[in-house]
Amino acid sequence: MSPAHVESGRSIWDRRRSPEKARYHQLPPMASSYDHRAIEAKWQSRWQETGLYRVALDRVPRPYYNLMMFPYPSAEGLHVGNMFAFSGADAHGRFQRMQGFDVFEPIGFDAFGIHSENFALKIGRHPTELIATNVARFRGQLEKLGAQFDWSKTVDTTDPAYYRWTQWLFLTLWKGGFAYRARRNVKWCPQDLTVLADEQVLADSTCERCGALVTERELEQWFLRITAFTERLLANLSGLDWSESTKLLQRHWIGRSQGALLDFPIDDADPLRVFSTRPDTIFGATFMVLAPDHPRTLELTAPERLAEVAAFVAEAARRRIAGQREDENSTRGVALGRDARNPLTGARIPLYTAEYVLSGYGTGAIMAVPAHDQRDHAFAVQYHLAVVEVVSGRDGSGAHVGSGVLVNSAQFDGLGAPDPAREVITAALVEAGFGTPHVTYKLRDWGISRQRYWGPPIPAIHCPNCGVVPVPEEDLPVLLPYIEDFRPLGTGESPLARDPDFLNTTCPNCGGPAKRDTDVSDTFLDSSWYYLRYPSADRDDVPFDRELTRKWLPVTYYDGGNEHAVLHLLYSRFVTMALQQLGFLDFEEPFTQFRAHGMIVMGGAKMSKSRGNVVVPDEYISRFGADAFRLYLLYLGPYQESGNFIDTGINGPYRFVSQLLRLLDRVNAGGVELPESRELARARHRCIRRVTLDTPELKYNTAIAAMMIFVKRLREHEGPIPKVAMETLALLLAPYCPHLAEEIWERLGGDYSVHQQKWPVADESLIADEQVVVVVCINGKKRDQLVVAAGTDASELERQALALPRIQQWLDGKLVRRVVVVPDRQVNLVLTG
RNA sequence: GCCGGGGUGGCGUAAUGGUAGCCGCAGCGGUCUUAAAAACCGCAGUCCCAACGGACGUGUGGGUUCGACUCCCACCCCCGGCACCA
Repeated sequence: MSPAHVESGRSIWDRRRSPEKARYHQLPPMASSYDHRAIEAKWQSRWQETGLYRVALDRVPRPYYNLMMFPYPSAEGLHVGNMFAFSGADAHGRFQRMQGFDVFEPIGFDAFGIHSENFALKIGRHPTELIATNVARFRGQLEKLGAQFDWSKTVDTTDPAYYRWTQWLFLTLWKGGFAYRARRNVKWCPQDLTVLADEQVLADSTCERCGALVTERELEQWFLRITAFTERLLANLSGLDWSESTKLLQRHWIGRSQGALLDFPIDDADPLRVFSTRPDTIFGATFMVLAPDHPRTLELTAPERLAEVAAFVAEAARRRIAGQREDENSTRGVALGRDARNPLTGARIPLYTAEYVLSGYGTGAIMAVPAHDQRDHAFAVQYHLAVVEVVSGRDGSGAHVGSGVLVNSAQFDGLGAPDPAREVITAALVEAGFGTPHVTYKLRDWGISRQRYWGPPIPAIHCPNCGVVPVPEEDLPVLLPYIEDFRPLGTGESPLARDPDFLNTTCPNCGGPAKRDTDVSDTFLDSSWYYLRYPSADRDDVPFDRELTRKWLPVTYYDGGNEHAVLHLLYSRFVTMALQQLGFLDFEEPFTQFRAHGMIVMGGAKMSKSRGNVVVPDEYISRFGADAFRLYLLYLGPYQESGNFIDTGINGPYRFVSQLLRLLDRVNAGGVELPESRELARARHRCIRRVTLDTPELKYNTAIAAMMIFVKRLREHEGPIPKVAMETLALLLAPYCPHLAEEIWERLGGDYSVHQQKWPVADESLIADEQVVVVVCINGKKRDQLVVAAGTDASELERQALALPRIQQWLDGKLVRRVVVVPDRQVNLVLTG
């Protein structure tokens, strides 16, 4: 699922030798006393032996499904971004566990897909063996991180035991009416002779692998009818507890526009239908534009213009296929030589075809209102077409897109535009039989066919007699055959077409010879349902158990990156809705809560091989330990904000964890329990409060800062450390540094495991200060301060402030016009002059 | 172009409208050491001043307020998403 073509990072030790990069990577030698390797190994094996993170899914009373986006196991291993995300998600899960929830925290591998396949092609190894190696390496890395993963329930999308059910999902959607076949264009690289995913095409329409100009090719493909749920996908968003940024991205992607379909009469032809969100500007429609590939473009061309228009249409098609987008300032188009008529006035409106109108949106034709639309305006200027202002407020020569009052609009003059004029004119058009209110969306059906090798074969059979028939469920999985030469064929067919044993089969319907569909499905189909699989991962009789699903889903909390805000999360929502409608699920939204984490960047840039700033986490972990590394990542900045910066800062968290163990030596363990001083109690409860408030809000950085403050306070403390101080620290630290927290807890004599303890509660009555510093300002500038008992009343504060010698000097000869007192905070004296 | 999110010391960041810079990194000085590292203690926004102290300071310019990093208006820059979507 990870987007990531993350490439191999150079060793951080190599980089130390490179002077200009050294500032990111000055890793200090280790301190002596803290043996993180021993501590972390000890607890990881203890956790495993005792099954601490295995959840009895069918029995536990307070289920909490803590999900994080599963990684794509690249050849380079987990990168820092993965570690950051998993550390944050795990801290969340551990915190919830200590609130008393039974937290199920699974992880798996999203291992199919074009990235793996391309990488395998590049290095000349087979993806089957490559992925096995990568998964093993990922698993090792994940275990070292010390997250509370339940490894008894894991998934690997390339495992036939998993993709059997991905194929089942496809069949279920198909039978339920959510899958269909259609011809559509796919991106095609003429040099690599292969189909590309959209994201493999760069902004300049070149292939990301070879740089060739990408073209299009029309192929028959499978689509999933996500548009069946467009309105629901949009409407449900407002009720979901998701990061607002994520919801906004989905709203934009769905792209709802409300308007009307309008019919413009044409002499001696059927009317031309357009979609407009601004019917109120219809009196300003001075021309109309059809997309070059609109089905009626040639039909509506005057005979004497036909040759020129046909040539233009052909040229536009060539440019479109070649992926050559017009540059912004030029607006190519040509007149058709015929007119439509304004349905309200009968006025003639010339027809054009132009590339700026797209066939795929609305009706593929528009009424152009150059006075109030920038693109129409640009076209009008270029072809010297009339510009008629119909909404007041236009200044200068551009398009006025804003609001105003209707002018030049006959009986509608004076109405506010767009509203209420939009309603009124639409009603008039509807009344006259020229319009219908209408909503359009940008969302398109989901094409899932991939003419590639590394994915689950689509379980369909093409029979010359029966047509396209589904593979019977009992014949699943349709195994992906091991093909030595898995290079793309160059015909637009999948490499599977090379394998006659795979290709040739019999029709399950008539028993006659038939051929398998040789395409594989989109990797997003694999990940669209994996959260349903986890609780039932060990079941081979069903994709997901009904009871377990009822108990554990929808997912309580989902943590992931906003790079998947649209595709993965939208597809998952669609699949859930479809399965609900088909009676397989009792809910229609899969993720109750979703939080988007930020992105780790370095030197202001995304990590990438070309920038040479990819950091390999293993060396950090082996040198400083997973605990310090987790702490470091979460301490960098606010977890949910994009643009976290990574620097040399691991020293701080590493010192912090080392200091904890030294503090531990100062505890009077075993002997007399020390009473806690008022001062230490205050510091401790302040720390509890801060960490308790900040952790569930994902403000990990400030929670960690609060613990550092408390530790600093303890280090300054002379004499033995009260045991309760370290106990509290062990508990608060458990979500962040799970190994060290266990170690401290054990050495204090606590029962295994610290992760099964209850979270401490802050006592507010112990937190308040007895003495406070009250700042004395003159005209808002600090001039002196008072130290007084907390709660000293305003008049007393004012009296004391005015009595301060330094303040007296400032008052010299001036009149105090006003005094503003903020109790326990500030006294502000406002002087005249 | 449109839509988000951001601009605070050398760096990452922190601040219910009430002492801007907490916490940490890097840096500098010291203690310890034969030495170095580690550890520990201290200094540290900029400018002026010997010092006391003062002026300036949260992207820029305005505004509201006794008081603005915080609220309002306009603009600039960075990051991310979408992009002839009618």
